Amino acid sequence: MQQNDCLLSIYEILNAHFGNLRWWPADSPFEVIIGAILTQNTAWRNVENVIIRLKKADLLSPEGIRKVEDHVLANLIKSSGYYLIKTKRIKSFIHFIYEEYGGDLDIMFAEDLWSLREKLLKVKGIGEETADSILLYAGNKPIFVVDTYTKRILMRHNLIHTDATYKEIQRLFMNHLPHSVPLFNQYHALLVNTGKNFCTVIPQCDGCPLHT
DNA sequence: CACCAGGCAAGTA
DNA sequence: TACTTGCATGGT
Repeated sequence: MQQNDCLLSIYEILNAHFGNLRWWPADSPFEVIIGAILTQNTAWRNVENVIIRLKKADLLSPEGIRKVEDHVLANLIKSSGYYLIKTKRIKSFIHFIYEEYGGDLDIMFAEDLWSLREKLLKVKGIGEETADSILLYAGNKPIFVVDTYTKRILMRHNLIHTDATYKEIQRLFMNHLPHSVPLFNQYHALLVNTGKNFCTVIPQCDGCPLHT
């Protein structure tokens, strides 16, 4: 089976099973970005309450975060874990957008996809997955997000080797699928959802411990 | 009680 | 370059 057929088959199976997952759950691009940083190696359920808390404090805007003091922000996001380092990461991103774009996300997202990606990666606290999540889910850019579930699922299906890099995995998807924002959006969401649930929805991996 | 969760950067050799 | 460690709370 060709890799592109395989990737499309997996998508069709998962999509039929789970339906439209409607990612990313957020009211604004800025909320997506804050959520992307807060959910790093953290269960999403621990992030949800923090998002609500930030919204009530009227802090889900570049200006709001820019003005709030570190210890206040740290206290608000505490229950999402890694709260001291995440405070620094959020603040370093805010510093970046004010320095480069006057705090205007529309100006940031007007920039070329791959050059913006390079700039995001230079911000301390934004790695490849967070950068791509921001680009896809906040900026509606056609880029594929790779996470630990993605790698694990592809490894179980012998579509990649164990030491495949982030870039290689991303290229596998982007070389064999149409560069469609809705497709990339839903596909990554389906892979994460699969990792959180069970492997039996994929016939080829019948019985394999996909979620371990 | 142990283990995991929608990573990342800094330190070491 | 390749490998290890710290970061931290909350649910199962």
